Amino acid sequence: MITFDQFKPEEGMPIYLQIVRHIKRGIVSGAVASGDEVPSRRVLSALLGVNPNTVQKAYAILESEGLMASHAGAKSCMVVTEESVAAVRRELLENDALSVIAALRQMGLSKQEAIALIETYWR
Amino acid sequence: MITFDQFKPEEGMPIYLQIVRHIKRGIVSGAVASGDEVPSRRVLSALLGVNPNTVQKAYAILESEGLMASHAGAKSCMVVTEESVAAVRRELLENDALSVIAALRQMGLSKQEAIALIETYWR
DNA sequence: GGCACTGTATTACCTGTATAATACAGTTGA
DNA sequence: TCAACTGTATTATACAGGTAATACAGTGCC
Repeated sequence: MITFDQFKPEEGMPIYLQIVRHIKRGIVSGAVASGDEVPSRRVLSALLGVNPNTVQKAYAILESEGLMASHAGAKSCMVVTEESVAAVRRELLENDALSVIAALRQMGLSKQEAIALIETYWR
Repeated sequence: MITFDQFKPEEGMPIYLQIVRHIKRGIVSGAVASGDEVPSRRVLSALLGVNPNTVQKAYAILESEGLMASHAGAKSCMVVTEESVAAVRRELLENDALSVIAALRQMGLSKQEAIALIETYWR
């Protein structure tokens, strides 16, 4: 089941890419399984307070990557395989985690300090 | 001394904000000290391959936050105090590190897995 | 003084993001 | 059947980010 409770749009990144990322994180965490129905463009746009076209743009990307199946008139659903989970996981780790490791290092933190930071702020 | 060797512009974030962030990280790491001269708008824009106006936008932000001093005709220089270092450090940690901790958790990683990730990819 | 730099400002233009208002066709279920 | 959904597509508008080409005035140094 896909939820958008924790979806908090942030500045500096297009909303449609944030939607894509949010769903991909759900795939990695297992919250999103193959065959799961996704909220319709109109429903999700109303839920997030954005334009339907913005959601459509996000869904189009997911469909182009083979992670979603859409058919005119019917509800869209997720298409998730073991391979795609691994690929998405790798993609997110590289884009998110590794870039922040670089940031922490650029700020002068040592590996120990970075680990201590994780320990401190995890909860 | 400010260097831009490690500056790698990434997609999805305005260049002028990346310049601001890069310099702020330098402040936190100690690479940037008070009184340090910064590259002129034209020099840095040529170095990064961007428009001078883009650099100007970044410098204007830093100046508005009191981290840089500019006088028409003369070179601009950094203005760094103990208080501003602490403030910038707090800002960067909250904007960068903490948001990614949230991302890792949303991906289903445990604290131990996150730490293991740091260990693995640090070098 | 004069030249080469510096910061500052203006205007125009292109692209991408997002909104808005539709329209149309396919699916679903009562 | 048919109404209410669904996906899909189109057009127009507004705004922000970024580029481009200038222009002007202040500073520093020979």
